[in-house]
Amino acid sequence: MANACGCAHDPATWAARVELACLRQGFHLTPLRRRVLDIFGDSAAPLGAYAILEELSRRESKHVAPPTVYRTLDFFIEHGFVHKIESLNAYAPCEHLGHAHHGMQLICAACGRSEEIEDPEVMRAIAASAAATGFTLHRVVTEAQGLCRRCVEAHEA
Amino acid sequence: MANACGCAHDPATWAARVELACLRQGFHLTPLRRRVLDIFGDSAAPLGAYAILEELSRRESKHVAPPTVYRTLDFFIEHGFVHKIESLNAYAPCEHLGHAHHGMQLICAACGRSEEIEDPEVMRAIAASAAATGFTLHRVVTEAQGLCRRCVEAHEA
DNA sequence: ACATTGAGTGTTATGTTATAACAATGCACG
DNA sequence: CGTGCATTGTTATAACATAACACTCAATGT
Repeated sequence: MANACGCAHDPATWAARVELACLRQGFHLTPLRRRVLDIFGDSAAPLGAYAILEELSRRESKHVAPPTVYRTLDFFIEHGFVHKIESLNAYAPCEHLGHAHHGMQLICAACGRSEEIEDPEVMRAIAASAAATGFTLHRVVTEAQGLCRRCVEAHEA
Repeated sequence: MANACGCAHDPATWAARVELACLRQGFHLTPLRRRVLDIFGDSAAPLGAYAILEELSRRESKHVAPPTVYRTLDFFIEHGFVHKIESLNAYAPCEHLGHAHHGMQLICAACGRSEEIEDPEVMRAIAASAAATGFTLHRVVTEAQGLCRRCVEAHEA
């Protein structure tokens, strides 16, 4: 499977690719982090921190506290493996591993899934706008709510 | 004062302009809502719901509970007078009253202020990207963190 | 005038998301 | 073989948001 920017996006192999990236870059993928990785890998939609917490507790049959989850999320976010979706207070696997990029999240109101697309045009337009007012960009968040193709088609059918 | 899109943006008159818009459109600008309006008018930066709550409690010398604030915010947001800034969990006056627009928030990490700019190019690029993947847009959130011109210049000086 | 209605607000309680602060573990390296 | 540092555990609490229900009051129709 390939998307518009030519990079493979396959949820089934996402976790493995993150693992590989950690190996190559010397990041410490501990057992805890690997379990969280698997939880993301198993989920179709973005996950809230407390959903991860519950799933983690369930899989380990022992209580896990919030800071454990948030620290793990910090790790993944810091290295670009996971994005926070601000408008959902949820977290989603980065679908463009390896690009150090600006992705836009398309969040389907029907199925709850989010899709990350990268579009240099969008980034360019945003950068131009910011530059025009003298604003120096550090981080850009672009999120859209709507309906994904599948849900639109299902609805029409 | 005018910005790129030619519409006046003047914090000092913002509250008055909202009041006028309410009058003309038949929205009920109650005393509570007017007080919240004034609080926004007096603030340079986006406000958290609980900051509004405290300020409201202070000005009225009586306790105000969260639902009161959130309901008031709902009113303003619904009518496009205030925007929620998702990445801050905060609320800011709409700087483009009257446009039924897509605004992008530029949030300064130094001074905390946010500036709302409208750029058809950004919206066009986002719409094109979404359309290319078959995604139907309902709502778009674009927020950027960085440094505003003033803070950059102050830092350089 | 009076009942009805509905918007707005008050009040209490609780749900949800996130972090601070410090203790314990365990591995890596000199 | 102990010292340091990253990681994880634990407890407590902060910060953000909503559910559910009660009360007030102005507008409306008869």
